[in-house]
Amino acid sequence: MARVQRDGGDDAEPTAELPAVRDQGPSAVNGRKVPMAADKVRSIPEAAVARLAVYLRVLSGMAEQGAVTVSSEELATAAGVNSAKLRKDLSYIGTYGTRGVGYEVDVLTVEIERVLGLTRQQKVAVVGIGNLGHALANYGGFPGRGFPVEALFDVDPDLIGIPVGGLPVNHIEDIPDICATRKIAIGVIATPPAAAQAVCDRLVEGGVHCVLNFAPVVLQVPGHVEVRKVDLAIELQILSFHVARNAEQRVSRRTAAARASSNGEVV
Amino acid sequence: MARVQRDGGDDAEPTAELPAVRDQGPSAVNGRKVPMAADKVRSIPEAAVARLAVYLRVLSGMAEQGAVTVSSEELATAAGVNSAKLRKDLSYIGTYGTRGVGYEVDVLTVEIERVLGLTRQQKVAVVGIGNLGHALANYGGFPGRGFPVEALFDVDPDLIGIPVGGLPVNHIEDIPDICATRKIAIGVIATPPAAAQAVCDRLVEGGVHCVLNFAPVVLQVPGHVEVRKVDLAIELQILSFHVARNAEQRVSRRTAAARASSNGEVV
DNA sequence: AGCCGCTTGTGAATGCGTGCACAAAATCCG
DNA sequence: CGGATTTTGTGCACGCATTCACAAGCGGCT
Ligand SMILES: NC(=O)c1ccc[n+]([C@@H]2O[C@H](COP(=O)([O-])OP(=O)(O)OC[C@H]3O[C@@H](n4cnc5c(N)ncnc54)[C@H](O)[C@@H]3O)[C@@H](O)[C@H]2O)c1
Ligand SMILES: NC(=O)c1ccc[n+]([C@@H]2O[C@H](COP(=O)([O-])OP(=O)(O)OC[C@H]3O[C@@H](n4cnc5c(N)ncnc54)[C@H](O)[C@@H]3O)[C@@H](O)[C@H]2O)c1
Repeated sequence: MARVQRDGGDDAEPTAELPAVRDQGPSAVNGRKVPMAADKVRSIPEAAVARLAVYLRVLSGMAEQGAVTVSSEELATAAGVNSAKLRKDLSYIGTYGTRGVGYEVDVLTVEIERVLGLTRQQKVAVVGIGNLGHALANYGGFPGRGFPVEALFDVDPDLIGIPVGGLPVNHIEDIPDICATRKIAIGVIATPPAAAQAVCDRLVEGGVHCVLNFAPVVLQVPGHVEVRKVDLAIELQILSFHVARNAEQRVSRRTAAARASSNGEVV
Repeated sequence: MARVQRDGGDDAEPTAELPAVRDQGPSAVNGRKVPMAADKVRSIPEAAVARLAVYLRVLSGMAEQGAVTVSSEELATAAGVNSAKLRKDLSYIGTYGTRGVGYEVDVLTVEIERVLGLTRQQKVAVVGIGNLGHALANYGGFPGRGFPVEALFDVDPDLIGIPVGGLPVNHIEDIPDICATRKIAIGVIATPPAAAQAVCDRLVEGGVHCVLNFAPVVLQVPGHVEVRKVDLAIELQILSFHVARNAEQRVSRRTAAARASSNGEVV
């Protein structure tokens, strides 16, 4: 699996069509429950969306190796999931497989991209050009995948105007203005925690509906704004929990083994 | 073995005890199914662990502001979750609240830290000291939270020996050796995707049981190794999906509104 | 053509996580 | 001292997610 980043760019295909989110299930229109505002448009599980993105990357790797079709089993193991789960995930976006054969790699790629809204580029702004912000601004993997970084912001006067990754840093008070005029879709917050909420507010003011937050704080946003957080400290703590759990399991297993052996049992 | 270990009550004070992982559910010990190796020791939901880490941070913020006790409602809103969920999460680790009052901030802090295994420091190694690796190595938030970075690795000969964040960079072929001798608990992979698997193998070889992977690849590891991945491209794609979905909802709402208004309905 | 083997797509079963709602506990207050 | 008030801890029900298992469909082979 020789993944080569920078998958050229098949960002072609303006595909003026709608993302075609399925909404009907087995029995779509039966008035059971009718929970007031039955906006049952949202049908594809959040967890599945995350995996679709993984499949997409695996697929692009396979396409590079010249694969034309792929079975659910292959794709699933490559993506590290159960094949049944993969098929169910794919079934949410339509039926693009051929029984007895598998899926056509490029068809599947296009369809997943469409559902994920990747046919249109989503412009990104990064706020807080410190250690992390520099890494993000310089990272080539985002533009290459349809997420061009089109604005940088900071408060530090020494940074304003300096180009980072080919883009000059602007002052945070221009966030609403610039985001609105450049039609920024996604704001990335890499400021210190204390500044994150204020920055977020400015982004929302500028019409940004999606925020990726690296600062370890819980952001407060209006309902129509989607926030995802990446919290490395929490990731480490989850891992730490597993260390502790495993250690304890080892201990209890050892005592169990000791007990067993003292009983003459075989473990 | 019918140990329904309902931690009998207030073992509060003596902190030196084991994490006391609960294992029983409603009907703990009935031989139904008996799925071969019934190591049902793991009882605290993964999702809850992640939230516990969030609570911990909120708590530390509250402690700084001099709060002594906190109610589930306060803590929940500060952490951005439902208060019932918070109480359920806390119930997994024991009963440390006082009805009618709330939780003592420092008691709760200590208990969560214990369950997460944060009473012991977990040593961290970072592999791949590029853009991202530099940011990680320089980040002060990790040591401050009990995760000292104690080893850095790269292949680039220009980097070997150079101190980054006060720690010299070592060559990746020394990973197994150094990780074993320094008792590294967590390995962080920030290399290009193509190198990630090989690096991971070396970490495992060095006795590292936990891996945090920033490279966009699915790592293959033996069963006892825990991997968490942080994949920014996927985060962006999930956000992109929501942009697409919302856009479509807006469209369908608009058409619905048009239809409704043409019918004389009120929307 | 017709059968056979392979793979998809999906009903159904199970399990997990969430949120409600309330009894139990503890404090406060008159 | 007893009841009002507050807040925890959890039983329960519901909905989402995962997994199984298999019929339906497709291509290839004879
Ligand atoms: N560096 C890491 O590896 C790492 C890891 C985990 C989490 N984080 C989090 O990411 C965030 C950034 O980390 P970092 O290491 O890049 O920090 P940093 O201190 O290197 O950079 C912060 C940047 O934000 C700027 N800034 C400060 N106040 C601002 C404001 N009000 N508006 C806009 N910009 C402002 C600063 O000028 C600086 O350039 C922090 O919240 C940190 O906790 C970083
Ligand atoms: N920079 C970002 O903001 C960002 C964002 C998302 C994902 N990522 C991912 O994080 C990883 C690192 O990104 P980066 O921007 O720091 O890349 P980078 O190119 O700046 O750094 C990579 C580093 O890894 C080292 N390296 C190369 N091969 C190695 C090997 N076999 N063993 C050890 N080290 C090796 C290189 O010498 C370099 O120092 C990549 O997988 C990238 O896809 C980065």
